[in-house]
Amino acid sequence: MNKRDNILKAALKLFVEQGEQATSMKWIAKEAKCGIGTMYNYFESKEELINVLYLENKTKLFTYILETHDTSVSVKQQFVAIWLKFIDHAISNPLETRFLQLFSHSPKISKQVTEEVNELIYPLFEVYEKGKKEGIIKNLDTLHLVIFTNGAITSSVSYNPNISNQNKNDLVLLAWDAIKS
Amino acid sequence: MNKRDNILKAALKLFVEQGEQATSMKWIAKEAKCGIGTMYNYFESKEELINVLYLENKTKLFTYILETHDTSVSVKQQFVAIWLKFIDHAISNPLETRFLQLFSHSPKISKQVTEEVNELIYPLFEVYEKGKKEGIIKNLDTLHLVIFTNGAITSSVSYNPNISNQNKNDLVLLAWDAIKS
Amino acid sequence: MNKRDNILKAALKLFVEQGEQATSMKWIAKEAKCGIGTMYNYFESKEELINVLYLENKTKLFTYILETHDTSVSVKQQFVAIWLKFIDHAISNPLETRFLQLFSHSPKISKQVTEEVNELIYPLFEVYEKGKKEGIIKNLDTLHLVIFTNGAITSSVSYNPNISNQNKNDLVLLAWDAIKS
Amino acid sequence: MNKRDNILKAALKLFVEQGEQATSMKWIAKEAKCGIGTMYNYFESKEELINVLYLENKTKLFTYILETHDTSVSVKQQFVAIWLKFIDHAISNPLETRFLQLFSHSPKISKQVTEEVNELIYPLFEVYEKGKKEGIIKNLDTLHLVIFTNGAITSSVSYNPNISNQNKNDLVLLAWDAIKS
DNA sequence: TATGAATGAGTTTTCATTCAT
DNA sequence: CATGAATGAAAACTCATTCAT
Repeated sequence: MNKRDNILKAALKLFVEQGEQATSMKWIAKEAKCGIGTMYNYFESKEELINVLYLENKTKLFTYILETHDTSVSVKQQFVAIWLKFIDHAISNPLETRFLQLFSHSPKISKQVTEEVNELIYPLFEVYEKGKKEGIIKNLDTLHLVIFTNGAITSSVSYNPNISNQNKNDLVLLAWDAIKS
Repeated sequence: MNKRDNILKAALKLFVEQGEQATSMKWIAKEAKCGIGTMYNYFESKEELINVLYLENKTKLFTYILETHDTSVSVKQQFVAIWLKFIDHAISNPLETRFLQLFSHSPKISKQVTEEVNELIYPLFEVYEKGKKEGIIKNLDTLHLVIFTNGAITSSVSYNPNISNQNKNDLVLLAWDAIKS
Repeated sequence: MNKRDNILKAALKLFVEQGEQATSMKWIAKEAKCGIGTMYNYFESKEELINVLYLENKTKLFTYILETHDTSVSVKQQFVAIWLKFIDHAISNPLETRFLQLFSHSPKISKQVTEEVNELIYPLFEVYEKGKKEGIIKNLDTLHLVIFTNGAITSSVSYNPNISNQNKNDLVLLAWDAIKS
Repeated sequence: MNKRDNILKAALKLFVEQGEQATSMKWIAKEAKCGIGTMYNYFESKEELINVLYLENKTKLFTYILETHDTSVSVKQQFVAIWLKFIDHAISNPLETRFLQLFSHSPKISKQVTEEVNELIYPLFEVYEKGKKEGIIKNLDTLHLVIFTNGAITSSVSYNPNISNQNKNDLVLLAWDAIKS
């Protein structure tokens, strides 16, 4: 594993375990087994390190969710598949998931990164839009619907990170019942 | 207005606008128009200030939500009334609402305060339980249902603080559709 | 007991038990059961309080030592009597003794007080001077002899505050053997 | 000279000249011509700085005193040699001597350091013990005798730091006369 | 005279960042 | 590229002193 990845991995672990504020650059360097100066060869500042971590993990999350995305099946099937993958990712990557939650509204995340991240959600939009056109999803503002679903599921998974397969399905169907017309 | 309230008000404003980490005690004192030492006459530490702010505002929120709570009407009516009041409170008190979200999982909030806050939600539980007994709410774990609803509505309101009356109703009904059987 | 004495007593106790630095004026006021402001009616500052405490206790010590001082007996008898009373005072007043030691070279004690205190030792000087004239005490600088004796005895008593009567006599005779010719 | 020594030297000077309490870390850094942070690379805290200063200087003192210690000569010769070296050291190192006195009973000195320091005095003990066995030193508690001698000589030297060679001998003989049987 | 809330200068300590090696 | 000693601005917090009541 290369140095850059070591640093990112160390920072992720320490930020989640102890909070970003309580994690000094010195400590990250120690955990990453490199010098402090080395970190500044890869990241301009602590803030950049946080932003890179946020952007890369958010991108990984959506890449995973959408890599098997199949627009040919029914809207409900697409909806269920996407959100189940979202939950699976959260369960398999607890550190990353916790990190993304902790920093999702942090003032440390730059506007630039926030905008890049917002674009990732676009394919998800299209599922809702298609459902609305087909009349099987309520005719409300799409953004509102997505936010509603995301808030509900994220909140549920973070309170219950050891969710069972049965509960995963229940959870996604709960969300579906909310938005279906 | 007394000094203690000035300090709480100043801290709330600055914590939300700039983040807690970026807000020094010196700055809060300046905003509250008092000396730094004065703050330490009212609050032992920055951490206590945060905890008091959290407990008092969470308590105000639930007091407001539940002050007109009427257990004699139907479960759906109770559900709608409670969450509408929740949304109203969020709209009328954006700073307080944002603060409560920001610190809801913060390590700065003490176990003691977390426990006190958890008890406030009890009446809300009973509405869901009653609905489950009557067979009109899905027979899933009550805590999960509450978390689902709360996550969905909180998320929606915080992304759209200027929500219209029509949308408020739509939002609550979206949540209702999710959990109704 | 009047307020002034209460304050002095409280300060003495706390200064010795916890150190002056660790003892705040607030704490002294609490121990003396009066308001902080009240202390400033009796003593201009913390420094003055320390100086008054030092001067008064040093004066009490020498008053006690010298109140039965009898210049008609032999020099050796005078020497022994004085230093035995010194030791007795130290044993009976451990807090006061400790305080006087702690502050004997403190930068907090003003020049003015230091000078006043130095004069108290004058009668003791005369005993040594008389002994030198009689040829029974070594013909060295009197101040040096007094400092030698005082250093030796003070040091001994402070390391062994529960000294027995036998040891008290041994100690004084040790000092006598040093200076006798 | 290296940075660590610069810091120790600066701290020693300022602690003695103005008192520890009146000497801020900022001031020590300025005197040592380094940044404040640098001090914390070498010493964990102000307290540690004090303790290191105390232990190192006490050790230097005893190393100097005992480096020429010769147990083959007479007890009196050993006694005189040791205390003369003690006085020499005090005269040559007035700052260090004053510092050791100021902190000898300070609550800032840790138990750990106190214990380490107490062991240094052991060879001195043996001189007294040997004298007692030979019947040329009074048969009193050895610790008491050592404390008596130390208190007397330390006190004398600190009041008169410009002591002449003649006076040095007189002083040591004064102490010898006290304890000899 | 007695009080204690209010004050802010000053303290120790931390830590992101730099730069000489 | 890699390193970590050096730095000092800034943080949380303390406490002697003041002054309105």
